[in-house]
Amino acid sequence: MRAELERDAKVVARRIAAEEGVEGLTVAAVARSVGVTPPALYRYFNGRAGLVRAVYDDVTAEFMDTVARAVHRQDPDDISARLHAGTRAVLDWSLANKVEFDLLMGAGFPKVAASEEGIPIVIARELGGLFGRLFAQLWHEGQLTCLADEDIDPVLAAQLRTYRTTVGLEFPIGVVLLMVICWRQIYGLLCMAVYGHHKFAFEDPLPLFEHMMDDLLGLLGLTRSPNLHVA
Amino acid sequence: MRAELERDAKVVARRIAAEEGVEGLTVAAVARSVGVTPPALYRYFNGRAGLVRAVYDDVTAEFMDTVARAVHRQDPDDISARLHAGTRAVLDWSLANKVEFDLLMGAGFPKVAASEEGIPIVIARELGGLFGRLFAQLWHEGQLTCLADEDIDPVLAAQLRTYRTTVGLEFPIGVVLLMVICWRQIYGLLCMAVYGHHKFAFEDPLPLFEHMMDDLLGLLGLTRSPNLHVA
DNA sequence: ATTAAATAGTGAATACCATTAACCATGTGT
DNA sequence: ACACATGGTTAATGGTATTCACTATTTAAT
Repeated sequence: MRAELERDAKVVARRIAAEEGVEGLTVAAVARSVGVTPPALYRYFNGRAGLVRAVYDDVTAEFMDTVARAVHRQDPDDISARLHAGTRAVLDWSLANKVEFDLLMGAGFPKVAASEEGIPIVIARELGGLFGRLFAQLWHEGQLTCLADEDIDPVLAAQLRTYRTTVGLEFPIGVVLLMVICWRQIYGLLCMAVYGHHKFAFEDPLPLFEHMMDDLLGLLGLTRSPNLHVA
Repeated sequence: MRAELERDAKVVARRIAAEEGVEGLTVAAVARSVGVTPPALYRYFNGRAGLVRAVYDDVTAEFMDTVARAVHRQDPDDISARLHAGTRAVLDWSLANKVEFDLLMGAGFPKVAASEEGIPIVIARELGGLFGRLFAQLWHEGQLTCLADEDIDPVLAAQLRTYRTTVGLEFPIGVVLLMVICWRQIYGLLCMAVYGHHKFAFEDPLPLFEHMMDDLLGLLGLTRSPNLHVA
């Protein structure tokens, strides 16, 4: 009957988490906000952990949707624009949703992952898949120069193969390595921007971001697209 | 008289934080562990926030000491080894102290920084200074190829100058940019390793780390040192 | 040496929080 | 009409931070 209370509770939980931080996301506060007593929420969620998990799931879906939309807003043949816009969307979303970023990709992740089942791979697989399809296109166009299998350290190669299988990619591990190298830099920039270590100098992360994108696109044999459509 | 209780409380607080996470670091738990009632700790610390702050300060000192020792354990003239060992020490310490890493460089940082004064710059300045001295050596030896001032986007250039001033560096902003590029990659790898997003494939971060170091040393015109002494 | 004051603790009180258990409506299916 | 599942309630337990009033003890000053 009142499955709408579950929806209400989830949006309230999301709002509270965003405003107060995940540690401020409390069963009591949500109950107050939806006009019900705390124990009532135990019919819908598995206590506080369940609330956090619900927010996690919602946020994951929203994040992936946002990034995928940004990618698909570009010309399908303009891979440079697709990569650039997708990455930019990741940055923009993360800056606009710092608490949620921490939940998805920061310290929140191991905590959520530890409590419940079926978590650990979602973001990595979906996001890796989204960008992986772009790398696959590049690879089939023969634009990509990368290390040959035998030039990669065997232990690293095994890890790259595991990654490739789990995410469902279909190109040489040299290309997988390129992906990981790119992600490492993007992720570093994201964490710098979100956690704000260097905020004293790099309050606005965009200049560094654009410089990095030029770098990464160059690594992939691409140049900045003149037809970039950012939201 | 009993300034030793403050010391006791701090080491207990550090242990609890490391074992249970910062959210498990509670005034009551520390009080129990040092055999005193909770209000007693208010004579020494500013409540729970004060405890966290105390841990933060201790951990900062320990971290910097660990990294500095690793650097100074190398041949003073072998800058490659110094950079490599310092970076490796950062990785090792972070993996061995994940909770503390989050406090210093992750989501914990903005929270601690928001509460009290004089925080935000410590790590950035000291760590930046340590590595900055190595970059300065490289720069004076003329080994470094970097962008000229006028080839850097003006907004980015201004940010780099702010960074240089705050950290107290004395080389062109092109070299500062090199530092930031290196740090971005190291930091990305650290967060990947500590937060464990890609643990399903990259459980052991060392292969990626060593590959990255080769890359970064190459960027600085160096090669892997044959005389690397890791702890 | 006696006395005043600072130090370092306790206990009690307030106000949050999570979680469980027992209970009570209300509407649904038979 | 009756049994029952659904979705809420209140009450109870136990954990947390924090403040306040109080006390013992130590230190310092006259």
